[in-house]
Amino acid sequence: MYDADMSLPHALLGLLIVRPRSGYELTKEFESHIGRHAWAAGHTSIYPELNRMAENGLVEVTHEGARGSRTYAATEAGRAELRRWMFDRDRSRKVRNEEVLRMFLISALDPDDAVAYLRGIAEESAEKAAELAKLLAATGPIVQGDPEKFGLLAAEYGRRQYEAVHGWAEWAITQITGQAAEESRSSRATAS
Amino acid sequence: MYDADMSLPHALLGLLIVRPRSGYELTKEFESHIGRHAWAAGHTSIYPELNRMAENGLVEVTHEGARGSRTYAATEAGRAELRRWMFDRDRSRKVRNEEVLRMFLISALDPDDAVAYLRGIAEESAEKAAELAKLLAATGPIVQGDPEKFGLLAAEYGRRQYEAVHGWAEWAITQITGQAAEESRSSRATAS
DNA sequence: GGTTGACGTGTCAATATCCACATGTTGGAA
DNA sequence: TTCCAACATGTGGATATTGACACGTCAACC
Repeated sequence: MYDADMSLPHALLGLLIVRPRSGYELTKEFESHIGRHAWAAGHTSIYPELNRMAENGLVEVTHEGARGSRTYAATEAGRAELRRWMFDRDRSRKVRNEEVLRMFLISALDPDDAVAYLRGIAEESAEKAAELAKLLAATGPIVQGDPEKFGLLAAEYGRRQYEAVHGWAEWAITQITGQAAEESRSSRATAS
Repeated sequence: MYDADMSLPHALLGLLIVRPRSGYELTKEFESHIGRHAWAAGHTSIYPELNRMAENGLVEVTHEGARGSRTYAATEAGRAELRRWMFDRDRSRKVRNEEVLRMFLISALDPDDAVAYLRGIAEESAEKAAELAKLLAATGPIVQGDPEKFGLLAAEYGRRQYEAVHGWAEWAITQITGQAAEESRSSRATAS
């Protein structure tokens, strides 16, 4: 019924399983965590998709609130579909990440530019990692049966990613400026 | 002239700056490293895009070989455009990564499924990290002025990413099974 | 009482991308 | 010498996604 690799409906399904939400709330979610790290989508994709999913019985409207808002929840069929998708073996793993693309293309810059770029990355990733570390410290550990706190898995994932990027950027800088560092080290050695 | 956030042309530009290539070679590149980690594209996007870029003067055909193959190289304008794009401040950072999306949605699985999924991730990421480590060990360190070896930056990036994912998955497993581990630990303590 | 800003959902045209199909070449193995 | 696989580029229709535009609601502030 649903193509094996349609990501947006599954992203919505996942969020609705954790907690029923309105299209508007889902849009907000995509503007922050998920949208910045995993899968971007605007409200113009989300609303039509919700309608389609409702037609297909993956979600249902459980509540209609003020300003014409509709709260959606995942149906049993929706839960089953998400599970199927998560464990689908021959998934296609489409990747499209501008940030990572830029890292791949650093080689195309001349060394000075490359180092400048890497310094920017190092700084930014350290900031982001610290930000998430603070967030994680503020909320306690994950408790079983608390689906809200479960979302911290993603935050910790992000924190570790940023730390890895930070380490890499610093390493890359020493690689590229290696020769220069070598020289200054030996001159220091001579001086002492 | 070019929109600030068109990624495919910039990806092609970056590859052609490192080394002139044919559309076919570019397609191959997208099937392996770049395509799997940064930006996916098939030959049906690549060939038309190359033609468009040639019209716009970002690349030029430097050689026509057998079977109608054309080798493209970046022009001076192309180099400038890539540099502009790399350092563009208000870039849009579109993200679309099914793998990461799945990690965000682990919270939507029930604990047993989540742990099973995480075990799969842990295993897979360890394998990938080892694979890249082997590759990196086989080739020497980055040498200044050798644009080919420069590409190792990306490999090291990948290795560190996979290691981070591995560490995270193991941590996540202990978080979710935490209570169970706690219980079995205390029951062991009682038994002894 | 009016204005502003967040809430909340939607359409439509333009663009980007994917999939299936199409076509011819070259080298090597059976 | 025939066949197959990799080489090499392309078109066209279907689908997905983005950006501009549109519309109405509600609460708070001035």
